[in-house]
Order: sequence, then C-alpha cells, then structure tokens
Amino acid sequence: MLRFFNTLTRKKMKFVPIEKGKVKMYTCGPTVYDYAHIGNFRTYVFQDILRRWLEYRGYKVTQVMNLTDVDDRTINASRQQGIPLNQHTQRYIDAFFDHMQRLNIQKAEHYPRATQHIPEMVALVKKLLEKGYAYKAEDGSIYYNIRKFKGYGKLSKVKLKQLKIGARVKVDSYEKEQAWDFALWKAWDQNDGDVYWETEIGKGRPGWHLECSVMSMKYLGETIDIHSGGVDLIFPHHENEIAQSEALTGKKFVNYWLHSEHLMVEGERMAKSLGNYYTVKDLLDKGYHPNAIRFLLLSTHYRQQLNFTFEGLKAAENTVERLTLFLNRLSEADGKPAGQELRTLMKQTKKTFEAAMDDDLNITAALAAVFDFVRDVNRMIDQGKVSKKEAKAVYDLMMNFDKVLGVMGKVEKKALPKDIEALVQKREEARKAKNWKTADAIRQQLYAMGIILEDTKNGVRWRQKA
RNA sequence: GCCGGGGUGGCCGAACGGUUCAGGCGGCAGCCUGCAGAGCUGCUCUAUGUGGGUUCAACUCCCAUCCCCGGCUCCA
Repeated sequence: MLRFFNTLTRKKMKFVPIEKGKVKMYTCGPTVYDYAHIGNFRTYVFQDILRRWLEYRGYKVTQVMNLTDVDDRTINASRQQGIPLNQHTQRYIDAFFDHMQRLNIQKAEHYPRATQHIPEMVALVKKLLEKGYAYKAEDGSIYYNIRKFKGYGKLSKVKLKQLKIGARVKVDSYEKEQAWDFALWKAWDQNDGDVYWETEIGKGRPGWHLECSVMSMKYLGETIDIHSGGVDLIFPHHENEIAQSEALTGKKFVNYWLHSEHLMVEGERMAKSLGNYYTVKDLLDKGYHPNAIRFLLLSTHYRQQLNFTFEGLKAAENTVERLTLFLNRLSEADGKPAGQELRTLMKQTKKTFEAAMDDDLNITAALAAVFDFVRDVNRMIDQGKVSKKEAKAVYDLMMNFDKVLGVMGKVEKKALPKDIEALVQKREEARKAKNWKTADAIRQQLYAMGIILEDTKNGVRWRQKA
C-alpha cells in the first residue's frame, strides 16, 4: 500500500488518486534570478524520485513545475546587471535545465512561467476582489485579506495571533488592513523599472503566491493530487496558495502536501555569506560525478535534514561505483545456473525494495535491500553459480531499480583509444612472459592516464578511474 | 516568545516495543591474485545525548533536562 506523509494532516496517509491510475502533481520550481544551488536540487531530486516511484507503480503522472521569472529578486538582479528581465532569467533557466539533466531528473510535462500567465493571474485577482477576499490599498497594490479565509493556517498550523511581525513589514504602513495580509498584485514603483503590466487591475506585477495557484489550476484542475516543495514553503507560500485557490473555487486545492527537508552544509545552513554555497556546476567542476551528486541527494530520506559534506560526496561516489562495478561483473558472469536460490532472492529483494518505497519513499531501506542483493549475488558469482542467462535477469532487475534511483546508467563498452589498446596489449605480452616489472610499469602508466586495469580469469578488464 | 524536526558505532544513516542493532563509506586482517584491482569473509560494531519512569521486554512509550537544526511574509 502506497503511503505518503501529508503535511496537512501530519500523518502518513494511504495514497488514493482523484482519478484512478493518474496523478496530477505540482512541484514548486526555481526562482530564476541566479543559479540554483544543491539545496534546491535536493528538493528537485526528491520530486524526481516521487515522480519515478509513482510511475513505477503504474500511474500516469502529469507534473507541472513552475519557473518564477518575475519577483523582487529577479527584477533586482536584472536591473543591477543592466540586462532586460527576460534575458536575465533565460540565462538561469537554461542553466537550470542543464543541471537538471546532469542530475538525471526526468522532465515534467509542463514548465509554465509566471510572466506567461499574467492574464490568468489578473482574472483570479479580479474574482477574489469580487468575492470580497481581496482589497486594493492606497498605492494600487491588491492584498488578500486572510481573516476572510476560515481555514487560514491549516497547513502550517500557525496561529495568526502568534505570528511575529517580520522586519520587512513597515510599521508605519497602514496600507494593509493586517500586517500579515499578502500581496496578490504589486503596484508598479520606480524600483521595478520597465517591469510592469498594464492590466484591468492596474499597472504592476503579480505577487509570488499567485502564479502557483493559477498555473496549478490551469494545467491540472481545481483539485490536484500532490503538491510538493521545500519545507520553507509551507508558510507562507503554500498556506497562501490554499487561501487563494480555495477561496476562489470553494474546493479543496490539494489532497497531499509533501515537503522535503533542507540540506545543510557541514552542519550549518548553506549561505553565500558563509562561503558554503554550492551549485551543481561547482561540484562538477571539482570533478565529482553527477551520479554521485544525485546519489548523495537522494540517499537520505526526504523528510530528514541532509548534511552535505565533501567526505559524504566522496563516499557517495564510492557507493555508486560499487553498483556500476557490480553491473560490469554481471555482464561477465558465466557460471552454472543457480536456479531456485537466485530466483527466490530476486523475488524477495524486489518485494522488500517496493515495500520500502511504498512507505513514504523510505529510500534508505530500499537501498539496503539492493545492497544486500548485490552482496549475495556477488558471492554466488564468486562460487561460479550464476549463469549468463541468470546474470542478464539480475541485470534487468538492477535496471528496474534504477528506473527509480537513476544513478547506475547503462553499462556501455566503450572502445579504448588505439594507443592505449596498444599499451594494454604490450602489458599482456609482458605478463605472459612473466615480466612483472614491465607489466606493472605499464599498469602504473595507464593508471596515471585514468585507466584502471584488472586481471581476471577471463582476461584483462579496464575501467575509467572515477 | 510561539510552532516544528532531530540527537544511533570512526563517518553517513535505517529501525520506532521483542529474532544476531539494516545498509553504505572508511580502517585493519584473511581468502583469491605473480603483485594489485574487484569480489567474498571476519574484525572495528555488545551504539542509541543525559537522568528518571512504565513494561516480562525500550532506540522505540511517558516525564525531566542538555544540545543541534528549521519556520514565524516572498529562502527548496
């Protein structure tokens, strides 16, 4: 039985989709004012695992991920650099997709941008004004009156009276009836430069929370199955989305809210000022394999804070290598059939893996099943008990797991460059002649070139140094 | 102040009332190997922040206490 921890109820709940066999999922995406960092990608990897698991379980998933391409930060950054907003954001959108692809994150069906949904957002604000949930302030901005919405706070469990008034709210501002009302529409001011839209509700730009309500309803419908993002979005962002959407439709906005915990760096929060702020590119440039980065990000349960360290990244790299070496080994196994013993083992492993994932994506338990399996099959291979045909079946099962994990890739036998091939041959001859000194020297030379040679019963094998 | 999440072996990280306390990484040793690598086996590993309590039995429940992290208006 597939279960998810629902932030709304703070309990693990059986997953029942609105429409049988289909899942409508909205995943909060990046604000494209700068490069997304690995903390952001932790969330995107989590959402990817979620999507992949739903698909593994046979659901047809329709996923929407928004790109926030207009807000304070995007406007400030583009103006500071003197680049038009859309050019500025496009650069980071490109980088975002590039990094997503490097981390083997599957594509969503839709990537709507805020700036391309202004008319829909205006329409929603108009309706909220008509229904009395919103009001216009003196400067022309339009705010949502949260006291009008009975369920306000149901997701985050915040109590309005206990909310600390943030430093950003101007104390002398009496434009808002309540300090905690939030902007649906921000009237243009000088700081916005040429970023504004002339609309029926005035000259300005949308508030941040608006786009998610609008785009979720536009692409997925008034009520959807899953909405996910980082824990920091629970309040106020997701709380406000609920207020906007449910005030408009009178229907439940989202059935399951899933939130991923933050990534820490060396035990501290990641921050530019602390100098512990990394992008995917930073790590790739340092020579780490994208699969290792992905593995590190997915290997801790999503509701648990993940402490990023370079030691951990190195460990992740070794772990992934263990998996890929196992796949290599399988392609060479050619023993006697293990028969029932192996069949039972495979069946049991699959069952354990699936049960773990079904339990709120308990990936660490699922991985434990995989590693147990790897060890057991390795032992059988050592004993010459795995036939070619069986090895293929094991390989297929591993690929089945990797549909979800996405860290193993396919084993591809790349051809060695000719000069290296010649060196390998030369070493083979030296070995045959028991000229160990020469053979070892060549092996050392190849190692320096990033090629690791391994002598096996079936002859020499090579692999790329990680 | 209010509201959440945590503190598990050298490191990471499951289990959440009960068989030997998953799994990964690291280290050491053995098997294998000309040597190495890979793989396997064993050890490191009779761990659960601290002090009480409940129970036949607690990492798991209760109370107290210390420490860490997060949210409290635009940060995934």
